[in-house]
Amino acid sequence: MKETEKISFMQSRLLKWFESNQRFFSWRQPNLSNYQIIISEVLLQRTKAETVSKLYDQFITKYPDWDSLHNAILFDIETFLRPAGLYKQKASRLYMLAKYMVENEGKLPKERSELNKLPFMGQYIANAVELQIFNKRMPLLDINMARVLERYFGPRKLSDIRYDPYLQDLALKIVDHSRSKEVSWAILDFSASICKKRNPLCCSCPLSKNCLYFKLHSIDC
DNA sequence: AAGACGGGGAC
DNA sequence: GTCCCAGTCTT
Repeated sequence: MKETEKISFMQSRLLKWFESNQRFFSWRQPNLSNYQIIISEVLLQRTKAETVSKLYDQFITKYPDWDSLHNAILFDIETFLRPAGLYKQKASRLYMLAKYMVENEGKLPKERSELNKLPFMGQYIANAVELQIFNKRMPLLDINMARVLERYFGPRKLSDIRYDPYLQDLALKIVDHSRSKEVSWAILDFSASICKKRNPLCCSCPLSKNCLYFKLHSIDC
């Protein structure tokens, strides 16, 4: 089977699966502010989406925009974020981002090279900004999307996702679709409930027919 | 390339 | 008790 066929099979099956299995989060609603989108992505780092969902709405109510965050006391932000884990880092990152955004009158640079210069703007969040704010077909490539792609297509060569050209290329191809955002969300939701790190549910998987991991492990359903 | 950051939920 | 989670920066 050609790679392009394998890719379109994955896209269509995942989008179909997503229709009836998607998770609903506040940060996926339409018409969010840039602030709301970026806050969600920082809070989600290395943290389960379900955990973030418990405090995200309250956070946005308490700190509705960059100004309010910039005027807040760092310790208070830390305290609020404590249940989410990595709270000192997240509080500090949000505070620094707020400082940058206030100083730049709330404007985000459109050039990727300039975007990368923002404090704590790593590859993942920069992709998320381009996808959700600038409507570009960029992947939400985290360890979960990486795992799904690697099981289906085969493992990467380098340990660091960001520097593996094979994985980067695959991720770009899989989200090169008119419903790019939904493809990324579908993969994330799919990775959380079916293609889990531990005990993946291969016998309930709509991709197993073409999945390399499924073949290699001779899974019998 | 490896370490640090981290509480909470799943198993 | 152990593993894992919409990463990123520092050493």
